[in-house]
Amino acid sequence: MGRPSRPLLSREGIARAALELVDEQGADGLTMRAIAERLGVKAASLYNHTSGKDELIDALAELVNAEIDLTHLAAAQPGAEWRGAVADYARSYRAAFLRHPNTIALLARRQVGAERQLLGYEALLSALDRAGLAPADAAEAAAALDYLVLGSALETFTAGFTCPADDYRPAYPALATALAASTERDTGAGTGTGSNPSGLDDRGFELALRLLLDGLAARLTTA
Amino acid sequence: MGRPSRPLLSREGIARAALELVDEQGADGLTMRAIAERLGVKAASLYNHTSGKDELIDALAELVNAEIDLTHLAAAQPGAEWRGAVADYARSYRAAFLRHPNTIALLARRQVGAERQLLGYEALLSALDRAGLAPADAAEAAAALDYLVLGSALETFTAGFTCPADDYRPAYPALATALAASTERDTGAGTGTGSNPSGLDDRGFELALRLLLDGLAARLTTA
DNA sequence: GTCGAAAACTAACTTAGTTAGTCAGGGACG
DNA sequence: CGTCCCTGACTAACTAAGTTAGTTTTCGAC
Repeated sequence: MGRPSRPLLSREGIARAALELVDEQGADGLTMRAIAERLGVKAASLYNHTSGKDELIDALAELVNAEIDLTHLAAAQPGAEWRGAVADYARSYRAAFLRHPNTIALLARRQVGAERQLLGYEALLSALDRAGLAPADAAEAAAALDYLVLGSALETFTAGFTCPADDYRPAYPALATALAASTERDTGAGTGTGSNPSGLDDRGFELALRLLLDGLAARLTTA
Repeated sequence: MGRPSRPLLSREGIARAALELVDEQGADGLTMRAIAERLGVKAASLYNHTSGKDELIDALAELVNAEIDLTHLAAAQPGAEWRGAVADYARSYRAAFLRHPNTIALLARRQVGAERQLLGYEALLSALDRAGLAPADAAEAAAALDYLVLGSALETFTAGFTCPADDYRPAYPALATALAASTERDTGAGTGTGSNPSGLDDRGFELALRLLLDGLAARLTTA
């Protein structure tokens, strides 16, 4: 066949195809041959554009990270509205991973390293600094926020509970009661960002976020 | 060779060998042949005791979950000391995964399902109930705590920052300042649970944990 | 004592990441 | 205008790893 008139592939296009594949078929569906087939090409051709699957997964991580909205953080003015800006950042961060839940299994094993991620930390720390936090406190707050966001993106708490609440009652009464009360709270309100009909994931995240920001705000006013 | 006089293998033993292997060599080191070799056996023999690698990873997850100390939660009395009990649970949960950091990449992709994990949720929700939280609030609080613990176990925030703090200064000034201030806070205090010389991970976790519990406590007294 | 299940083995199959070597189009330079 | 070479596709094949099939030996039950 030989070289085509116009290149069929590019690093960008390969990464996008890989992300689509992971979104549709899960992490196990991400094979070099499947990526190639989606692009109308043979697997070996991919190696003309990437060093291998590892690098491809890095590129895929960049794509997901690029969906995080940093504009609110960057626009936050000293003193004013830093709470909302940080909250919007956290929500956007979480939403990006909820949009691509299957990527988490792939990305969990990797180091940070991604350019884009450092940029996010920089924006967050800068906003916290402008809000008035001492640098060392800002570092801890950033870590705390990061844990919350990553954990909430990773786990989707409710995903493990496949049965109706009452099925747990014999062995796990407190769990059953809590789940039932939570689904009751669901009815009558929107379900939020997740595709899961349960809003518990969203409410748990929002609760933690609010309490974290409350605590930081209190530390600011008393200092 | 034929059947040996005494069985060489057991599901338990295989799972333990697998966990050791992951601890020592990382998730990629976990191959059926490597497990077999560590047990002085051939790979195919493992299939007399497990249905495959997936089930083995489930067993491995159970082993890690079994290290979580639920006694404090179970012993928590109504009204008294629930804060300490929940905090101890969260620390024990996190510590279990920090002791086996390489397992996270394996377990991240799995559903909950583990018997042991449901038991943990049950204990936590029961303790929160005895503390006086409404069931629906307890569910959200449990989700929030879970996110925090899992996120902090997953990420070890500082792991991504391999360079000395000042190397980040040109491109990421706020990050560099925060990291430097944080390492300064390290000197003079113990480094905590992590093997990482930086205590930032621990402090970030403890900060978030404290603020969460503060918020829940406030909700209790005002209600 | 015989029979069947258990538990080890050897050999081989399948899938997936990767590499080596081949071939054709396109641009740079004589 | 022709030559050279690089690019970017291909085919073929290698290797590692999960898994299965079929064999053999030993234990425990009848």
